[in-house]
Amino acid sequence: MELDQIIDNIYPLTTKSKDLIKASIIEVKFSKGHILFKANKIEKSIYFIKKGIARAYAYSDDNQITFWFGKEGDPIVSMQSYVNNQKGYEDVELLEDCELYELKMEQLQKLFLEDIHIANWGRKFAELEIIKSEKRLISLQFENATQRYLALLNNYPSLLQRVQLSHIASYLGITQISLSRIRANVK
Amino acid sequence: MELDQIIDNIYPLTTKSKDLIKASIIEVKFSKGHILFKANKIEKSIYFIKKGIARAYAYSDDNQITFWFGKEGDPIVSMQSYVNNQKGYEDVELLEDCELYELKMEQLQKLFLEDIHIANWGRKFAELEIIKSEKRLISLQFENATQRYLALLNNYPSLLQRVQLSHIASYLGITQISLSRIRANVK
DNA sequence: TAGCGTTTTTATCATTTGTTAAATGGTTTC
DNA sequence: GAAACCATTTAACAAATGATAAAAACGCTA
Repeated sequence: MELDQIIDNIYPLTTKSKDLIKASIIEVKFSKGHILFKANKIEKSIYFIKKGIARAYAYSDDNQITFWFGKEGDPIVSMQSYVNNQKGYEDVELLEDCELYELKMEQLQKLFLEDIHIANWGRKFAELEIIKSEKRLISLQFENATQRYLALLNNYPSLLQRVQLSHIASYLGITQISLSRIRANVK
Repeated sequence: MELDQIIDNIYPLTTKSKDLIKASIIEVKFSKGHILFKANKIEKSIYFIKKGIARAYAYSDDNQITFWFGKEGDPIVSMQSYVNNQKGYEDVELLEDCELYELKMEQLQKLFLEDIHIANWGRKFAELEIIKSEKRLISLQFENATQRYLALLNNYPSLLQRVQLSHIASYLGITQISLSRIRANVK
């Protein structure tokens, strides 16, 4: 997905303000398997996915638990770093060769204080992340694993072709064996 | 909790900007049991709790499932209304006699476009809500019911004295009977 | 395409959680 | 203070999920 579209989908900006953001963005490429964010580290950038797919995970005992998937157009953010300038608790792994837009937080924070339109863009960016997070919360609390599985496929139609089932199972909060049983029943 | 402290805890403002926000806020009182937000309605205000405690719930089949508790200092927001001007899916019930600060969204939205400090205050407000939401997500996905129960009591020490166990059980994503079993083991 | 390593499914059994019903404990009201 | 009501706990059984191990399917490489 192209940069202009990603920025405008969050909050429409004048050309002038958009150019200020774009001047702080560079395009970067990484290979499949690259670890973009490391847990217990303060991240200095946020990213937007131009092409590819990624996941965030953390460890519970020795198990990796995936709690986020990102696809084209989605932001990749360590919220603890972005909001509080503190260490994050997640690794982010790229699941395919990826093209990303990188935005340095320091420059963005400066723009927030200088340009009211960009401040409102940043406000809207955060608000949209709340909505995503709230939807996920409600899905975890109100739906059973089968419903969550079907909803996930609905949101990310190509996910099954791009991500291994063990990651999907941990995202759903169940074991891979339970996911197999669900798939056997749903088919 | 007093209004100045609530506003400043989100993001420190100059007196001038803070007065603009405060000019849009009125104090209101409601009795225990009052339904502040109704599901499937576009809410026009957000609130901050000066005194009291509240919960948000939605229905799954015929069961009320509580998914949020708010106490002194917390905001009460229907995010779907606040962010997208769309109908919310939750009721909010006051669990005690409450004193609230009411802030009309329409006036706040106007201030966002006129005052860059208030725009950044609104940005920070949303960002802090993301952090809360993310913590809750991680607790739901990474911790078992016993751990979540203990963490909830830790965050809201007086909750047990103020809220009935059936609400706590549904918040934890378990039945009230399971919660009884947990409490029998933890004691 | 044969072989090897990885991913996914299946089977079995143990554990946890849910369901239903009944018992206990507390509070309010007349 | 007895009756009625509500919240909470306990008990017994059913259903769902987890753990472990093994088999099957898949994908890559030589």
